[in-house]
Amino acid sequence: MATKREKLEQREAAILDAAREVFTSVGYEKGRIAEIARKAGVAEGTIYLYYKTKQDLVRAVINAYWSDLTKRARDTVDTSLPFFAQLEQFARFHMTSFHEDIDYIDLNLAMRVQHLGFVAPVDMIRGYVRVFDEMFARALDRGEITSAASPWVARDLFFGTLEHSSRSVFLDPGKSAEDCIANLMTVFRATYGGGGEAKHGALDDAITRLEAAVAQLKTL
Amino acid sequence: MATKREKLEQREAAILDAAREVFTSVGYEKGRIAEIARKAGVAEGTIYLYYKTKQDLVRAVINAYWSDLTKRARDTVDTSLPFFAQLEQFARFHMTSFHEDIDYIDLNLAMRVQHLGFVAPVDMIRGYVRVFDEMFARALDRGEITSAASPWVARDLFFGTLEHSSRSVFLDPGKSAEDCIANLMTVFRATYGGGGEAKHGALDDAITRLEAAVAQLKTL
DNA sequence: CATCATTTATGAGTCAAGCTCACAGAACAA
DNA sequence: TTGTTCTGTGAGCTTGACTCATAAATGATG
Repeated sequence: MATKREKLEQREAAILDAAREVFTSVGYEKGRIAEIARKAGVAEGTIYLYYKTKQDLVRAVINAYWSDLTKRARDTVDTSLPFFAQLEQFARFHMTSFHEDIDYIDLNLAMRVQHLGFVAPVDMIRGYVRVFDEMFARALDRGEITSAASPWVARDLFFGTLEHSSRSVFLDPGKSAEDCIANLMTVFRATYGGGGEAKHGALDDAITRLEAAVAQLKTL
Repeated sequence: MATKREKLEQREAAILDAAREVFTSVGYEKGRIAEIARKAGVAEGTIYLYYKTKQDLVRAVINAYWSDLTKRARDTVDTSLPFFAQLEQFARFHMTSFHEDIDYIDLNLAMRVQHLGFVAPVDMIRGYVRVFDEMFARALDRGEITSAASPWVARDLFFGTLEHSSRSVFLDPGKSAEDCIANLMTVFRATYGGGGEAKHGALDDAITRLEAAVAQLKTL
């Protein structure tokens, strides 16, 4: 009974592995079901017992990727550190991953088109993005940062910049990932606190001092 | 002689138009050459006289789109305005376009995958991105802004954020494009000069003034 | 205008790849 | 052991990109 279930799961995993190999190496369009079946050691028809269509299969591959990426991200970020340190860890993790897994990313990009009848694995991506959202929320809670705008704006700033930058770095090895990260950190500190905080703090202090002085003067 | 050339060009344009219609409405994969031929009023074989493959055809569609977008962007941005005003114009233009032309954008995204044997229309995109680069360079020249980092980092910040944000806004109508633009402007001012500086300057001035006043009062 | 050459158009036919289905075998229940 | 249900197979169906033999149109030449 257990053996049977295991056997089925093994088969499913074998197909998924084969699909991952094929799709990431030659892309979705050129990835052949026949090739996947051969690599998985099953008949073509068998694949359709586990995945309804080719798109279903590629969706499963992408889902698995995001799920794994999220886990690795959570392992990487040390939540006991100050916000900006966490942010830097995450940014570096994200850029490195995009660089190493460019095949997955491109695959995912190519699939992100709803018009092809493809429903993007939004849930998985959401799970990954949540790593950032939670960091940001904690920092707001602790008063480490201040933000006038909604958190989702910061999120788009973070991921949008990194995605574009990692592509730039990938296409032109003369460009440095560390520059991107450094710049992004500057941007975040300037916009949401950090460096700015210190200055604000100084200003606040000055104002408190002045108000006290004025109050005292008024009593005279 | 001229009539013949015109005729050929008209035919090519008809095919391109039909292809645009089909691809943007149902996507690349589901777009049928037969349908395009029907809409263009030519035989299927005729299409292959003008475009070698289906990918060639979709590439032409995307090229035409970026070319047009670039022209419109240049018409929109008023280069006589101060940098941050130009930037806001461009940001608004970009977000609006992405919103209206989401079909093209998705098509383009889907095609951006080199592994499918597709060579992205990089030249066209470069032409569009250059609109930003030139704005930025002029602003640096005039001393309107200061930047420690390379211009391409700022470019990725700009386009990356807008691309992600416009997608967020598209998926959730509760989110506002104006919020994104406002936030992006804040980020740019804070990072590259302008508004943020002025504000800090004004606060510093006010405090200096107040402290002087308090000091004077205290002597009374 | 007639004739030939070259360029352009056609759509029936080819081929490749995703997908189906009738049948076979394995696992399980009675 | 026997019937039932679940799982696997691959030959074949279908669809759609692409080709090619043929035809039509256009242009050049006498």
